[in-house]
Parts: sequence; C-alpha cells; structure tokens
Amino acid sequence: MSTARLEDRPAPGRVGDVRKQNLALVLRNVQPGVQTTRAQLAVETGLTKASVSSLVADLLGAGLLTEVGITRDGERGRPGVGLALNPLRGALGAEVNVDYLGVGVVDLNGNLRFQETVERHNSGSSPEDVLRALRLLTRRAADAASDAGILLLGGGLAVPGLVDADRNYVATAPNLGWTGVELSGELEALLPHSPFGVTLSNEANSAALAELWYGQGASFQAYLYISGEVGVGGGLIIDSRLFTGPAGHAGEIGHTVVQPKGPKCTCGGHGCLETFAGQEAIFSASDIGDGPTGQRMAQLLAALAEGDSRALAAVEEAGYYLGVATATTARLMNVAAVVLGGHFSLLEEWIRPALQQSVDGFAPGVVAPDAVAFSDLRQTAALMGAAGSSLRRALANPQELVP
Amino acid sequence: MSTARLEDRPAPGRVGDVRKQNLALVLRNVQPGVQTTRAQLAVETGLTKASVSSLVADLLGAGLLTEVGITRDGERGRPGVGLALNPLRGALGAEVNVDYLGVGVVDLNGNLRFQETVERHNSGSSPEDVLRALRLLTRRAADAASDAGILLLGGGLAVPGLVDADRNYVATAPNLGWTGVELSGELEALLPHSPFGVTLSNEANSAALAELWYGQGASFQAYLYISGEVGVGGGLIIDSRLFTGPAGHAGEIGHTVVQPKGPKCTCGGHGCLETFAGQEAIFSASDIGDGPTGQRMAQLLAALAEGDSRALAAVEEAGYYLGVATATTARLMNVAAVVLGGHFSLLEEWIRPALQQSVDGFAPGVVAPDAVAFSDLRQTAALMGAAGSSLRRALANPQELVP
DNA sequence: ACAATTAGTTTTCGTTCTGAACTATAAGTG
DNA sequence: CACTTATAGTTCAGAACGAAAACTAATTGT
Repeated sequence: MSTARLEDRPAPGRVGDVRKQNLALVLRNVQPGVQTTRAQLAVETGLTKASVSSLVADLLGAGLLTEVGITRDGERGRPGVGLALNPLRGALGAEVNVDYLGVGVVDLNGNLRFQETVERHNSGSSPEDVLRALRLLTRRAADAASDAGILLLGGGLAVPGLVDADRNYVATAPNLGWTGVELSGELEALLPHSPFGVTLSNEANSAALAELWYGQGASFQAYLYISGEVGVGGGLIIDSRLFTGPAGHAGEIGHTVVQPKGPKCTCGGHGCLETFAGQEAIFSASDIGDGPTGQRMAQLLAALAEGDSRALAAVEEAGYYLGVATATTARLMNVAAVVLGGHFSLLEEWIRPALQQSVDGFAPGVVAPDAVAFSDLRQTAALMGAAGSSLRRALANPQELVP
Repeated sequence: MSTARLEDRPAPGRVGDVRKQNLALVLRNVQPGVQTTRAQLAVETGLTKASVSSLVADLLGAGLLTEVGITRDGERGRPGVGLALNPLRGALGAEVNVDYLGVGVVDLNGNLRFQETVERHNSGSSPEDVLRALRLLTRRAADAASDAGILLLGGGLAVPGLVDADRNYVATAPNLGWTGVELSGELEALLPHSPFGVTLSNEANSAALAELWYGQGASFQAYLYISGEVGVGGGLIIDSRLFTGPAGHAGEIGHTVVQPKGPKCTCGGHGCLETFAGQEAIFSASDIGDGPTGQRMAQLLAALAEGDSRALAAVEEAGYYLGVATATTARLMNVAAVVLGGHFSLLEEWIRPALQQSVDGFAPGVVAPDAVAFSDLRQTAALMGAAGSSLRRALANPQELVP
C-alpha cells in the first residue's frame, strides 16, 4: 500500500505533469451524482475557462465525464452544458472472507449496481480453489455490468489478512490459513484486460474506506474503524485517506494492549483487544457453544434480548475494552471518532453505552457521543471499499485513459 | 500544523509551479556536508543538464547553494564545479521549558554554530515576561550569527504544550501555566524581518524531529519518540516526517491507557502512561523528596547505582509501561522503533532491559533490540528541531528567496 | 429589438522543460 | 606533444501548457 504514499510526492516536474495534475484536479471537483458545468469548474479549480474546456474535452474523451444536456437554471445568460461523472464506468469489488465470497459492481457515482454473496467455507481451501470459485462470481458480475452498458475500469479484492498490494502478495491470512501467497495471475484472471487491473487489499481497511465513501464515515474526515469479524480488524482514516503506516500494516487495533494482565492471545502477546472483543471471546464468555457463526450470533442476540446476565456482561466488557483502544487511539493519533462495523453493528444497542462510558472515563471530553457511529453497510462494506479504491485510482490518474 | 498536510499535495497546477517543484527537487538532492555537481544532480533528479543548470543558477542567486571550486576527482573528462549547501545560511532555534530557556543557531549543513542555555523558573512568569527574557538570548544568538557571517532565514520556538502553529497560538501549556496565548508579535520580535519568520512548535515534536535530522533517529524512517520531561511527551515520525494527526496534536503518548485499573491522572483519565513513567511518578515511587529536578534526578541515579530496590522497581515499572505503549504503537500504527529522550536518556541502563522485555512480551518479534534507541542530544534537542523545521521550510520553498 | 449576463472557444503570449548541438576541461595514448 | 576520449556545462530551437483577453453563443430582462 505504499502506493498511497507515492501519490503524496508527485515530485519530478515535467511540464506534462501539470496537465496530469489538472486533469485529476478538475475531476476531483465533480461530485458523484452532482451536475456541474465548465464555468463552475473554472471557478472551483482556479483554472481559466479556457484550460477547463480543454481539460474537460480530454476527460470526455477518456469516458470519465459525460455531457448531460443543457442546465437551464432560469438565470440570465447562456446556460452551461451539464457535466457529470459517467455512470457507465465502474469497478469490480470482490471479497474473500472466512465463510463467504462476495462480488459487486460499483459505478463512478458510487451506486452498487450489482451484488452477489455466496456462503462458502474458505478456511479449508487452497487459494487456487477459492479464487477459482470466486472467478465464477466475478464473471457473472462482469456480464451483468456489460449488459448494463457499464465498462469496468478495474477491480479490488479484499481478504482478511496482511497484504502487500504492490506485489499482489498475501503475507498472512490466519483465519483462511494462507501464508505467503502470490496472486498476480489470479487477480488478472478475475477481470482480464482492465485498464487499472485488480489490486489486493486488507478487508478491514477496505471496509473503513467504504464507510468513508459510502457510509457513516462520510461525516468525519478522521476516524478509527473497527471491524468485528472472526478477528478484530481495523482501519485508520485520516484526512479522508487510509493511513497505512510505514510498512502498510497500520490499523491492527485487534492486537493493541488493553489490559497488560490479560490473557494470552494467538498473536503471542497478551491482553490484546481481540481477547476481549473478538467473536470467540464474546461467545465463550456468553456460554454459547460451537456452531456456524450466523447461528451463534443469533443465539447471542437472543440471550441479550432476554437479558441474560452472562451475555450482557460479555458484550459490556467488549465495549469497555473497545473504549480503551479508542481512547488510546484518540490520544496517540489525535483521531477522535470511531466507527464500528461487522458484527459489532448488530450489537450496537449493548456496546454503545459501554464504549461511550469507557472512553469518557479514559479520555474525558475527547470522543463526543456523535463521534461514535455504527456501520450499516454489512456484508458489502469490504467489496464496496475494494471497488471504490479502484475507482479512486482511475479518477486520480485520468491521463491513462486519455486517447 | 495543517501546513504539513498542505505540503503533501504540491500539485503543480500552474506551469510556474513546475519550477517551484524542481527548485525544491534539486535542493533536496544536495546532502548537508556533501559536495555534488550539476551533472550529478541531473542524473539524480532525472532532469536534463540544461534544466539543472538553470535551476542551480537560481539557487545560487537565492544564496541557498554555493560553488565550492572545482572537484578534481582524477577521472577523465572535464571536472565538475562543486556545489554545496551554503554554510552561511542558518536558522534560530529557541526553547522555553519549565526550568530553563535555550537558544541556538543551526546552519544549513546541520551544524550547531552557537548555543546558550540559562536556568530560569518559567512556570511562575507570564508569557510576556518569559519572552522578554528569551529575547535577550535570541539577540545574542543573532549577533553571534551575524559575526560569523551567517544569515538567519527563520526560526522556531518550542514550548511544552499544545500549539497551533498556523495561528502562533499556544492552546495550553500545563507545566508553564499558560492557556490560550497568542504570540505573533513576540515571535516576530525574536527575529525581526527574517524571510521565513519564527514558528511555534511542541517541544516533544521538535525533539523528535531533531532526533531524525541530527540524532539517533536518522537510522530509522519511522519511530515513536518519547520524551521524559516534567510530563511524558511524544512525537511520531513516519516516512521521515512528523505525523501530526488530523488536528495537529498526535503523539500524546503520555496519556495513552497502559493500565485500565491504574491510578487517576491529571488529564482526567486513569492508567495513563504518565502516571507510571512521569518524573513525579518515578521520584515518589523511589521515595525521593521534593527539590529541584536536577537534584532529584541525581538522587535517583545515585540510588540506582547503589542498587536501591525501590528506585530499581520504580524505573523498571516505568520501562514496563513504556513497553506497553510502544507495543500498542507498533501494532496500531505499524511503527516498530522507539527513541527515548529527555530524562529517559539518563536512565538508559535500567530502562532498556525492562522496556525490551515488556515489548517482546506484548508484541513478540515486532520491535527489534536495535530498534530501541536513546537520544544523546540532551537539552539541545528541542531547539535544534525547531531550527531544523525552519531550515526545512526554506529548503522546501526556495523560490521565495529567488530574486 | 436590444441591452445585459453568463457560457464557452479562439488566439496570442510567456514560462518551463526537453533534446541536440556546441563549448570547455580534464585524462589517456602513441 | 598532438590527438582521442570522456565528462561537465551552456546555448538554442521546439513543444507543451496554462494565462489573459478578445470573441462567439445563448439566454433573460426591458
């Protein structure tokens, strides 16, 4: 994910880079689902009308913008020609998780135009088998996009593990049982010949981005996203971008120390957040037996609804330690909002008060009540984030599509 | 400090911005204390020789570079003209701390050309009084620079508190007793008419940067700096830059939660790192009475040397909890190195083993032994960092000095 | 019908980089 | 010692691009 950092320093400075920058600058000023005009873009970007006209011509040629007729606004003067992001361009999003596969198509306006999820126990299968199964889904998604006239510019694949996006490499995905998997060929096969290719991402990171672009996070520009799946994943959004850290693995909130005297964790440490807020921790503290995740979750929710004291205590404890981690993040990184996703969304009613009380105790006045949000993207979060990342890459590098 | 973030997007929107970028690009490729040539710069930057010659001419005119005679390297061909950063350009660094004032002059090659520290109990005085006293020092520093032929391009003032650098505003400096102080006039008075002015910074942040540019941190590009002064301050260096967080206040490691069951902290929370590793905590746990800090510190060191069990236990506990905070930072932010400064430097012998053991227990294999370093900049750290920031501003914006 | 107003295009100009040719200065060679 | 080779640096023509200003187009108001 050092890609994001490379973008920070567009450095050299050929004269041609100016146009590259300005193409992206103009495009950045076209909001999804909002019409604009050349004149308005000139005002917003500070470029002259002449430059904007020329840039827009290129962007129309690249298929990223479309003219949508005259915008007669009743004002005096010649009406502008409406411009909007081309709804017939999109990206593929895909997710491999422990017990399901998901695919989707998101268009440039941020609409989820197609979506399909199938249950599949992936922790036993080899990466090749899983990706073969996924390919059947992506092919259907690509066909659906094609039928709707949507051209897919690229795609993203989210997996629950540590990835190196630059090398298409999954370093480790504990819950899938994958280690050191190189997927360049498989990614290309998911969506052949797309201009921006298919890139790997971490599932919690992608979900965090989905929340930013398409969900609750839109109201903050900085927050900690905590995803309750089999493990406890995280993503840090700062300045409306994903913070990846020096080596691309930031946001591992699940293994921060929230209780030095706490129990041993699978990561080798102890007192990690995951040992209190992970699925297994909550289920076993609630005295819920083995079984499929969905079923155990239903049992837990039933127990909570009945007021079962063990279940209530377990979820309250999870909320308490989520509060510790949130307080520490707020202090250390100056990130004073938190969005909870995955299974935590289902537990909002019980987690919210415990978390708020905890965070107020540890960092008074730092995290306001309206800075605690719960995701409602559910199972589409990661795949929408993966698709969104691909769309952002296209929007940030429009010159690659200019003829 | 949103300035730092603006620099992230140097977007060469105008054609003229290209030159601005390239001036900085060329300058960035001249290492302090290392000679280079136009030809070498052309290779390193990827620009043509023609462009580099033109850019270098401007930089010579701006006084940022100097020609240092012919570099006859014995190789065939015409020898290049040596180019180096102009040692006759520098910046002022100043620090207001609880019990001393410090000033210094750092030149473009990173040499501390002048330095003076005076003891002064500042926690009682008003900001006006303190800055008046500081002005006497900065005037002497400016005179010394002038005598040495050094032109001061700007300056920096480090204070132990939360600052808003863009508005020259100290939001709060608990240990000085300052709240909501606006210092624009005072800063200008410290160094009148300098091209880049004098800017405010947080003391721990500046020390962290000094460590990066002039100290131990040079060997890492990402680390957590922890400063033991009256409080426990911190600075996060990521990608060889200071990470300021969304609102500019990141790095407050002293108030991260390391022990939920721990004692109440002055910040209103409890179990903060500062309650275990702060000066007061260590002194009182070591049974050392009141007195001037230097004296108490000497007592502590003596007790440790004698093998006093209470002192040893106190410092060991501090190391243990510093390890917790370091482990959490490593996991959350993917920052796997730590540099300790301030009074912690003096305690290296006793803190190092406790910290290393702790961090290995909580995040095994994440922080290598050689990724734990102790500062040896002592009292000059903050002022060198403040001066360095000013020099970096100049080097990053050379066009402002081009005639 | 005509003025006023806003949208967008055309034209000219200045800036800055690139590339190629050219000059300058050294070390090696016979 | 002249000549070749290699490297450093300059000069100049050409191209890309945005800025500025003049111009055309399309609409509302009087």
